[in-house]
Amino acid sequence: MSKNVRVRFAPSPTGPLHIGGVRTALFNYLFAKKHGGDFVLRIEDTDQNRYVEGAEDYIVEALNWCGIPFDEGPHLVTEAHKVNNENVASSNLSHQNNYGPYRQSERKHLYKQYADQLIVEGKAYFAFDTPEQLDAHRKDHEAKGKTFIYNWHNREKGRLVNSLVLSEEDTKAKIEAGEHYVVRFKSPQDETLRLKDIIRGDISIDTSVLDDKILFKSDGMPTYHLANIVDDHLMQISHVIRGEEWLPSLALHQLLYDAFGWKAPQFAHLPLILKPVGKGKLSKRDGDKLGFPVFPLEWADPKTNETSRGYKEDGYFPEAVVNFLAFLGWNPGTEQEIFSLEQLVNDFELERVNKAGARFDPDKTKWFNHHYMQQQLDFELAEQFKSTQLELSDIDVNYVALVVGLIKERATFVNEFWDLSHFFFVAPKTYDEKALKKAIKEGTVDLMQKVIEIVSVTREFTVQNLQSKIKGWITGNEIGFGKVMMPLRLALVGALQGPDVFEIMFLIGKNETVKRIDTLVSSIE
RNA sequence: GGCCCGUUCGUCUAUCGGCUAGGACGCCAGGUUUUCAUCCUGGUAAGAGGGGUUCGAUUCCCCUACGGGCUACCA
Repeated sequence: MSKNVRVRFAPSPTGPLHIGGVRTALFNYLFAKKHGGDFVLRIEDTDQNRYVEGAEDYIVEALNWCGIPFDEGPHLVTEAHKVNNENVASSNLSHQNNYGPYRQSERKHLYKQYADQLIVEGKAYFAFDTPEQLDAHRKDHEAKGKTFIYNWHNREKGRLVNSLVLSEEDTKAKIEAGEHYVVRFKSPQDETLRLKDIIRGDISIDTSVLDDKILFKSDGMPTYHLANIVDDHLMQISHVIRGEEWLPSLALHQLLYDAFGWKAPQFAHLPLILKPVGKGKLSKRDGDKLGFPVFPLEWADPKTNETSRGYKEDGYFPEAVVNFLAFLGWNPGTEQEIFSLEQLVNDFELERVNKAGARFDPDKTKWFNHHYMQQQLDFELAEQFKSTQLELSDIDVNYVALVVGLIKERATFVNEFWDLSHFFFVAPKTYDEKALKKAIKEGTVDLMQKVIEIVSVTREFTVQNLQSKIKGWITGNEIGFGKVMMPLRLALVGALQGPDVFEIMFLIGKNETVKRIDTLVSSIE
């Protein structure tokens, strides 16, 4: 049982889930499913000050939209999720509460005993220094060109107030008097720690440079470090897959596992996702500046009322988002780039994750979306199209689906459909001026009238029929295709673009075709 | 500043000592479409620099440079 792979995604609810967070969740999910393990969502809300209303729901909705639902976590599965993922949903329910609760704020009572245990064993100590005092120490050191580190250098020198310098009675008295204190980990001195990372290999670090990190805050809550280790142990997490920004904490975490006498999970630190241009990691501002989302779903900030765009609302398919996210830092080692979630689960390997940070490429995400667009059913796209385009509310969805079938290959997003297809639904109101000049020549009126004649007498109004009759007439009379096809297209579309003219004629029908040619003719005369 | 991690076409990346350095996005050109787009074909373009180790280094080691992360009673 404890041999099973169990991974967790542990975001803190401080805002909308960033696309990098989604990637971390995805890699956890892929690894878990590949090994038949469990994917746990744990909400790390130990910092009450940074809690943002709605952020937790957002995380759950985002994971569900991506199709990477968790097996265990704070929320019950949603209805929509149940329908789409019956297997996952049922496993979800069967595991529910085995290791819960899954919000650290609800596990608050668990942590103190572990901090106490370390104190009793001499592996941690009480510290009474106020934030102001520490700040003063830091500034003082900075002025001398030094860096202040709270550790073996100074913890027993007497300038810092902690249970290592205070007598047992004094310490007790301070605590009983209600003085604020924190619990600090007593980092060892002069030890070389050899750490292992699945992605990065061996990492060694000298413990002397480590500081005595706070494990337990004066507000009665644990810090990330303590809560994280305790929960991962209690939840029997086998692999910790997280962002590279946690790599510097790995030494402390390993030390904590050792201090408790627990077996540490295996670690894998994922490379960061970087800005498309410039320096640093991808941020919300980059999205605004370069015109792409950095969040899976739209997010309205409850405090500022600012809205951030989301991949979903921008018209991306979840399959496309998952696919491009998977390739940010991972590749299968073959030349295949299109992967369904199932294939990803099958082929994913942590060992094939890159070490270097990956620059985000908005163009490539579009390319993925274009690809997945072609895989969608015309009917489903038509329903989406209809629901976003007022002009289509009275139009039969089956007709819309036929139109979609003709134009989807030209589009990356559903929101481009109208520009590409309006002439299937509404006659052109104006004609493109350049196109008019190019298409209308002497004799055009006569030719168009002949086309009307041919169209009118065509009994079987099919693409094939129309094509053979009109093309036959053109070649038979040596007229020249451009002279007929260009004005004809202009009449139907209003510009020299769009799908095959015979397809258009067929779909809009005989009467509408005649009417549009007629309109063009009268506008010339 | 200190510590840690990284470095192949503009971008994402393949290569686990034998390389004429492969693919994809982007860009450019040609073809198809007598339109535009799609699509197809082709082209463009790379192992940061310097030392080693080796018959041979993109690949292994060291140094430098550059990039990134961390350095809170935030996660």
